[in-house]
Amino acid sequence: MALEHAILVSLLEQPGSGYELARRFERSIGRFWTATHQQIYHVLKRMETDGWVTAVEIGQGGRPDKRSWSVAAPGRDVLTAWLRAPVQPEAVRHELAVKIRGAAFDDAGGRAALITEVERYRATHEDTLDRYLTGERRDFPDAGTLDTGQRLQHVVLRGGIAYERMVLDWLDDVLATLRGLDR
Amino acid sequence: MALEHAILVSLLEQPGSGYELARRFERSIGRFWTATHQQIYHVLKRMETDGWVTAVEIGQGGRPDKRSWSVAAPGRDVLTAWLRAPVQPEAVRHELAVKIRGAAFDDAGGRAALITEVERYRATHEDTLDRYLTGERRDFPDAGTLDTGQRLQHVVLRGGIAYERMVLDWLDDVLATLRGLDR
DNA sequence: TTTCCCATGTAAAATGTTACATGATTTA
DNA sequence: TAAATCATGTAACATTTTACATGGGAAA
Repeated sequence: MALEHAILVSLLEQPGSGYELARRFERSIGRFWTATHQQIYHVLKRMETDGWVTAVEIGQGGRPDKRSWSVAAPGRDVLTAWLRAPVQPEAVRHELAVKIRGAAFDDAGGRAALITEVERYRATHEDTLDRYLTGERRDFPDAGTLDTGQRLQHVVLRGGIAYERMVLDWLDDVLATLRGLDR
Repeated sequence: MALEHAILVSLLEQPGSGYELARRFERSIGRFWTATHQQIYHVLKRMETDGWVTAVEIGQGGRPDKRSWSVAAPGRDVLTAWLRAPVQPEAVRHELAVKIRGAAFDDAGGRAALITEVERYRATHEDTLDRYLTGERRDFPDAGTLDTGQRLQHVVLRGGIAYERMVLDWLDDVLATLRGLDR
C-alpha cells in the first residue's frame, strides 16, 4: 500500500510519463522502492480514476503519444495524510541470508559455489556504491546551498551509501566465514 | 519464490509444526524473511503435495493435533539446487525513505510530526539491536567451539547487528537534517 | 475472568511478476 | 542492420495481506 505514495512523491518532484516514472524507479526512486513499468501503468490508471493524478497528452508525431502526469489536489491530500501516519515496520526479505544459513545443509562443493556467488553479489554492490558516490558528487556538490527538497534527497542518498558500505563490510565477513569452514 | 526455501532451511535446522514455524518467522528467521502463519500453512500444504515435506501427526489430548513437518528427499534436492543458483537482486522497499523525500511537500507541522515518528521508529530499532546483542551473547558465547551451522547462523546475526547499527546512525543523520530544515 | 498462547485453517482482496504485444526512432 | 530506447498497454499467474473462524489450556 505505498507504490501510490512513491509515485506521488516522484511526480511532485517532477511531473512525467509512465515511461519516465519507470526509468526513475530503475534509477533513483528504485533505490528504496522497486516497481516495473506494468505495475506503474496499472497504478497510474487507478490513481487517475480516483482523481489523484491528471495527465496532459503530448503528441509526438510517429511514436505513441506521451501522457505527462501531475499530482492533483486530492492526491496531495492523500499523500499528506500518509506522510503523517505512523511508519509501518519494514518487511525484510534477504534471500542471501537464507542461502547462507542453508549452506549448512550443502556440501563443500556447494559452499564453494556459494562463495563464487557472494563474490559476484559483492561486485554488484560495489558498483552500486560507486554509482551513489558519483551521483552524490554530481547532485550535491556544495552542502551549504541546498534547498529543502535537495537536503531531503541527499539524506536519503546518504542512507543508501551507508547501507551499501555496511553490506560490503558484512559480505567480507561472510566470505571469511565461508572460507574458514572447509579448511 | 523463496518462502519455500526459507521454510526448508528452518525445518532442516529443526523440524516443527506450522505454528512453530510461524513463531520462528516472528523471531529468528523473520529477521531476514517475514511471513504470516496463513502464508506458512498455505505453502506447507503445497510443499506437502509436491512431496518436499512430510508431516507426523502428534495428538495432544484436548488441543488440536499438531503436525510436525520434516524435509523429505525431494525437498532437500530443491533446496540444494536453489542454494547453487544465482542470488537474485533484492527488491528494496523502504517506506521511511519515501516519506522523507515526501516531507519536502508537507509543511513545518507535518515535518515536526515526521520527526516524532522517526524518533519512535528509531526506538524500535534500538530494541531490535538490543535483542540481537542479547541473543548473540546467549547463543554464541565462545566463537571457537561453534559447528558449521552455528557459525553460519552467527554470521547472519552479525549482519543483522551491522544493519541495525547502520540504521540507527542514519536515523540520527535524518533527525539532524529534519531539525535543521525549519530553523 | 480476561488475556495470551497453542493450533489450524478458509476466503477474498490487493499487490506484484512474467509473458506477450506493438511499433517508430536512435545509436552502434 | 541489429540492438537499444521510447512509449503504452493486456492477460495470466503467483504471491501476499487482511479478515474471518474455531476452541481449549495456561497464566495474570
